[in-house]
Amino acid sequence: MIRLFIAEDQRMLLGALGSLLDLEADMKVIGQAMNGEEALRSILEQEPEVCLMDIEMPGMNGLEVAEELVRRSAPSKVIILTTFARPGYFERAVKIGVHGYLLKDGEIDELADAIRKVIAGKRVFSPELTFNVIREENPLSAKEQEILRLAALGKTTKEITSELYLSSGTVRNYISEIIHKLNAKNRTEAAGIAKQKGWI
Amino acid sequence: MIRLFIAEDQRMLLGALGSLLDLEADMKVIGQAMNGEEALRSILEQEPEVCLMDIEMPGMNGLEVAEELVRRSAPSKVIILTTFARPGYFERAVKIGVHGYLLKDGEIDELADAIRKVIAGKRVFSPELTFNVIREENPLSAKEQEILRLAALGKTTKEITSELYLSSGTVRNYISEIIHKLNAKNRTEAAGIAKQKGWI
DNA sequence: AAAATGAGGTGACAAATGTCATCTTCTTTG
DNA sequence: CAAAGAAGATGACATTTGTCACCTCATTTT
Repeated sequence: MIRLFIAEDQRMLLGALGSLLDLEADMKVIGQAMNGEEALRSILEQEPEVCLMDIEMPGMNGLEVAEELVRRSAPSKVIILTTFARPGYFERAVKIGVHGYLLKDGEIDELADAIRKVIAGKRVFSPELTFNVIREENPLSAKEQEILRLAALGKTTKEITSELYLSSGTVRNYISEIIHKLNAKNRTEAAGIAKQKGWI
Repeated sequence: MIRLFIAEDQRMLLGALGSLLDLEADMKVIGQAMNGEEALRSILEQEPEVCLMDIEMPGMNGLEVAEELVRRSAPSKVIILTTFARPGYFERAVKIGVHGYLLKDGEIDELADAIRKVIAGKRVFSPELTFNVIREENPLSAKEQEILRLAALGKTTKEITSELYLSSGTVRNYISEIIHKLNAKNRTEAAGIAKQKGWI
């Protein structure tokens, strides 16, 4: 019997996946969570064999949870299940070493198969990601990402300086460099591009 | 036997809901669609008793489909099923006369019940919408929304002027007013607030 | 030890943004 | 009809943003 955990913040999808997978003869859903923190806690405690993990959840996101699980050498294998085919997310997931990355735009039938494959030691990735998508490296450094994340929320240069303890000139230099790297014409457009690519 | 139709653009949720509802003894899913046009065509042809309808779909959206069904006096009853508790959507759905409006953040169990209630002639609405949620009117005029939508994409004042045939001063006045109305400190933050509230 | 690199900073400047008071035209409405 | 509103425009002004060249002070490399 494969013991499953599902972390997904949309209650209806969570419920639906849970019920359906529970119907599979060889699987049992032993836990569910609607946010990252709760997922992390429960997974560490219950040690399911496989976790289905959404990325965008309130609080801690799915990739952060996966990373933490690896860091603590939890025995559970993680399959990321998300709406987004963003290269940045995928790249990061692979780097973390997740066992699968599937899109919510796939058939549910493929899901049970994928879980069995992962249990058999294989890794499963949506073909959309491994083939079609041209791998675009995130060109932003960690600091640049942090600054752009704040700017994307509409924070002013001054607010960013006091949050990161940098001078205003430095923040402006960083933003100028970011705009240049992303080929944007101002911070707002840069934020849009980076979000869309999954870089922030 | 209740004959159901489901229109939902996220394949996995569509499949999951379909499978689950099909398991109900008194229901049968007779059709599915992943976009508005297809949904409209199939529903007119197959005349299901109840349609579950997502709002945000490629092409024609769910509210438009519902409106068209009413206009052509199709016998099928519509239950809107969406992620968004946006007052604007809800308002419009009620005006069209849909038989239900549920959020994807509700339990799946409630879904089958809701369908039976609708068949029994009742109307079902998420309590979040009718009670809890303080109806926040969109404070932005149509023009303001349009301008903010463009600004949110990172377009400069100059680009907005040439897209809307307004003088740059006027665009700046509009944005100033928008910022004031939304209690933001710049256009970027204003865009964030408006998006989050579903106002643009 | 000298050179290169990287994180952070300055100062100057031009351009874009936000704010306000005031003005012109239409369109509604009492 | 006169008054009151919209929608749009102007001009002036203070800030903010974006750009660029150049500086400082550690750490690494060589």
